[in-house]
Amino acid sequence: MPTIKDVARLAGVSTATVSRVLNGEKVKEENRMRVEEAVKQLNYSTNTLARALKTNKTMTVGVIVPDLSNVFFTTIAKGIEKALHPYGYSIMVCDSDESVEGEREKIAFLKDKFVDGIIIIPAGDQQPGLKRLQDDGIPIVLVDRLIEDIQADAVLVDNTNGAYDAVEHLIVNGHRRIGLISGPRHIFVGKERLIGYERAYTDYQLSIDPEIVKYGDLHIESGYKLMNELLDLPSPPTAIFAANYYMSIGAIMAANERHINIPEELSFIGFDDIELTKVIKPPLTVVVQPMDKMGQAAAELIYKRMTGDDSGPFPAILRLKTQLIKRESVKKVNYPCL
Amino acid sequence: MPTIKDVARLAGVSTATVSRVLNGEKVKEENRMRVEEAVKQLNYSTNTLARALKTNKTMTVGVIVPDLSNVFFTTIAKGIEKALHPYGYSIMVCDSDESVEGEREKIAFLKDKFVDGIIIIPAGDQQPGLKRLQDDGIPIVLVDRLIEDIQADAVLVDNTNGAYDAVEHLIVNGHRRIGLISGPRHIFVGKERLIGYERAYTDYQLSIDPEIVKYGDLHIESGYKLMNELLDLPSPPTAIFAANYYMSIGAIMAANERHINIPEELSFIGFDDIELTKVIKPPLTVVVQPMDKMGQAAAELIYKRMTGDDSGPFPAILRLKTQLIKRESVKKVNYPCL
DNA sequence: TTGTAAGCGTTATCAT
DNA sequence: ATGATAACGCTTACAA
Repeated sequence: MPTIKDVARLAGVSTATVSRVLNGEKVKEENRMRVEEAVKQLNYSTNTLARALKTNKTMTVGVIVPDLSNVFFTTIAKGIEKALHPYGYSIMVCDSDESVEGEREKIAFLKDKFVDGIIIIPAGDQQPGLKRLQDDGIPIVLVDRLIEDIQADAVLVDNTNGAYDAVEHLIVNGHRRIGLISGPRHIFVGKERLIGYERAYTDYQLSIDPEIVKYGDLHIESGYKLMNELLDLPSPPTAIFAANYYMSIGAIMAANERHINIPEELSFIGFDDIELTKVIKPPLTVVVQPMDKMGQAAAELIYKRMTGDDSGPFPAILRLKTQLIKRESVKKVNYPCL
Repeated sequence: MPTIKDVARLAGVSTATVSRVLNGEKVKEENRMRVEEAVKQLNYSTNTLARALKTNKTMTVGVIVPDLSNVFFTTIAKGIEKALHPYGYSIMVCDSDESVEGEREKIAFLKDKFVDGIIIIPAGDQQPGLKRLQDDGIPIVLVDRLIEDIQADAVLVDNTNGAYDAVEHLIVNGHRRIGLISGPRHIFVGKERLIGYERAYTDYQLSIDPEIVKYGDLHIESGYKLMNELLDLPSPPTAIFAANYYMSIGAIMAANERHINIPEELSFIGFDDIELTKVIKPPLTVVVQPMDKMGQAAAELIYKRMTGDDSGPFPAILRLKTQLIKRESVKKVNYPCL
């Protein structure tokens, strides 16, 4: 591999001049030409390791996701990569294996690699490793959920109003008994979406039957199981809202299996618009999170910090809106009480 | 951040000695202790950049997948990571965006980062960038499919026999009219699985009706569409074999939508055992690829090459077996001709 | 066994 | 505007 010295020699200038050309500084036109020529001729490219050693910049940002085989997370990662690329930054994607410990490991790993910043979709609601990262002056952006005791920029989704919109839509369509397939009670997004559900009920002066509020673990199996539980109730809901993609899929599977006709016999609103929701019948009414935008926003935020732009408030907490896409899984019903 | 010099000073030895301790070379016991003590006290950790600059080893391998939001690929990536971790290697996952050009970019990127090896799930069947990589002496391992004009170690799946087993199982259960939802004709795995189908027909002295062999693009929508086409035929198949995970899902969706009872009215064999196949009813009989093992095998192979072990043949082509998992989506039928 | 010092490929300071 | 050179933090002959 040719080095900057080879280029300098061939171009008949010093390495300093070559470096200047390479970094777009002002150089006599003639010299610039000769250097560029030499670069091409030798097929030279900068040794990023040496540059990083000198500049303390790797032009790389680390991205930690809880599970590499979860489309929701990887889609966000793709969004980050797409947004960072134009700035010349690349990403290193890591899997924390849904554990705080795994997360700690990956943080250490990325620090070892001298990434210029870390975007993390937290696996739990604490992470001691992050504070140390901040002490080292490495910018951090949280995505999807907050972390206790940590002040950091974050890109969140307005989960509460997202859930609210769904439940409200159901209520407006005459439903009074709306089953909720929720995430874990102690988890950030689970909590927020639950609040949206409750708030809608409150605003319409309806009371909640705790029996039709179920808590799952965000995985398919869990949606499947809870849907069955709801349907087995002596007085089952007339509508279901599943507050996460995988649980939506599981729930739909359960309904299909029981030959329940949606929306004729049961109205349904799901979460997110990935893969499956494209083919499920009937076309599902869903609350969608702007995954691309989440990735993009996180990228912009960290870019700002990495380039030393400390304008604006710290921490900057972005709340992106969800969108309720109305399709064909909700039926209008008439309740005697209306 | 403390450097090796700080450690040397504190321990009262030279940097060379510190380096030796750090790299597990032989050092007087007392010195070792003092160095270790100093390391702990300063919370020192090696600057991997500096080390890599010197040694030309980053202890990182690049992994390029066609699509980060495809579970099949990311599961393999997870397998690679798990297997490489014990050796002290980490991975850098990249998304080629299912294009040869994107792949070329990522290869250049990884070369820039001086990864010690590259494991790639090719997006197409050529990639000029790889030959250059080999010329630079960077080990390459291909996963899932081969690349034209390139001699490289590879981990493949025995697609042909996998498909064969599925079709044979259907035949043995009395089916004579087996619809195939296949991948693109020009794509490696598509081709191989098609051959398996044909071979089974040949071996049982049956003839193939080209009308019930459909070619899709491996995505859900495609499975959905082709299933509908097959079912719309004047004389539809009595069984279907879908030769890829996403197309299997799409196909099942289509069947569900038409309220076709599997296996009573239609037998079905799908591909791979991820996410959905866990909840679909009835439990699906599937051909499963050993994704974990694929990742692991690729990791072992590249590790061997990275550590200069050139024993064994080159290129080493591993063919992993699939497994036919029999569940409840195939019904025995009786054909008059039997 | 240990220390000295050169060198990995850059960038950046300081003269010129 | 350019060049010489020290420095980034480490490894590794070579010498002691």
